[in-house]
Amino acid sequence: MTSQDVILGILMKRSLSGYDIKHMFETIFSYFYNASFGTIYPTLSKMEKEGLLTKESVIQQGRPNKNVYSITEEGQKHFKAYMYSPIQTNEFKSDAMTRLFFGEFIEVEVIIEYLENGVTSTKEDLERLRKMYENGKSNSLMSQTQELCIQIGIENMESTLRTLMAGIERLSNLKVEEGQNESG
Amino acid sequence: MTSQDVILGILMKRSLSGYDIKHMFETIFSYFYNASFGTIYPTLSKMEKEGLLTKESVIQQGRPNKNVYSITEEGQKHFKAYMYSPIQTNEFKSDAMTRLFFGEFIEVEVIIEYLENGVTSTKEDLERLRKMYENGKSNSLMSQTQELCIQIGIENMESTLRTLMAGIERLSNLKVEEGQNESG
DNA sequence: ACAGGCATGTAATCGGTTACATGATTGT
DNA sequence: ACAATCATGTAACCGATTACATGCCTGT
Repeated sequence: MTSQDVILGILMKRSLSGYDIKHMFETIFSYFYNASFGTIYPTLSKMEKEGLLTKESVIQQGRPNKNVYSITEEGQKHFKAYMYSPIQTNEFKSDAMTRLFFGEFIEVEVIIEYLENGVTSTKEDLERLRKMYENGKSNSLMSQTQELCIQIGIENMESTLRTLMAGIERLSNLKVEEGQNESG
Repeated sequence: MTSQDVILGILMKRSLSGYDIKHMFETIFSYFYNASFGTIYPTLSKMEKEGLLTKESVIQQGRPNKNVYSITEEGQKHFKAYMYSPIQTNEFKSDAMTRLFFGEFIEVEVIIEYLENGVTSTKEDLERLRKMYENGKSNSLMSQTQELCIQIGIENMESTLRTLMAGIERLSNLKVEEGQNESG
């Protein structure tokens, strides 16, 4: 799975500009995919040259022109080929988890701070996801599988949140015990 | 967070070879970090040249020699600098989630197959993690924060599993309804 | 005879990010 | 006056993977 596959998938439903695609990465895709402009624009140009997409310049009033890309039949073939190819394992690298893992080498307070930041940002992400879910559901903008997708995201975040909060409690108790040992 | 940071962290407790480090990536780190030999070996050499590590060749009986690396004071400084640096957001890219998201463009059966494969592999991963957890706990091999870390992993996988299975059920019902419409 | 584990290493390549460059319009 | 949004694009760089090369020992 590369950005090309994902972009092709996005263009299956409607024609969009690179800027629009970036917006989708930052919203509904945010919890399982992402790509920067530095990837999106060159990928779109490349695919147009290869005949997977066609470009149309759209002149807008009060806004810069934009290049709207549409998927061709050849592009649809490529997308289908991706969808039937062997599935790749998830790529996951977590700085937060890594630091937690090595927590014994620094002060408990710092770890608690990590976890508290984790709680804050997870809560924000969760709120955003829930809003997207409610919004998409009430407007019937989501397919059945997209709904499932977002549910997995929400439930994973909820689970992470629970564990994070339990962790803070446990480490806080640990800190209190340490303090008692020092003074006692 | 780069592989260098993680390798330094691993070497904080004991001296290890590149092969040993790879083994750790494949077991306890597997659910939040990974790196290939093509990253590990060059990184170790580089760090030795920079004085962050020292190398000792260990001759073994009935096995090839190995290079055991130990962290220097300079290396410990670098590791601490990493631990106090601003935390990076998680990197997550999921092929499975992407395909689920685009599920409307292919047959429901294929999506169900994706999900079933997901269930199988998640169950295996979960089993492995639980064994590591029980093992580490009974041998007191884990620090408090490592325990927390593995708990997050286990609970996330459990949550994913639940949602995956609920998804299979929902999509199966959808399939049955489709079949009824066709025949009715 | 052969697979699998132990052990190290390199070269080619890839996919991607970051930072920069440009510039109009809208809202505060 | 200034920040934010809309909009596209490129060059330098980075971190990492894949595949290859090598070779011994153990168990089946």
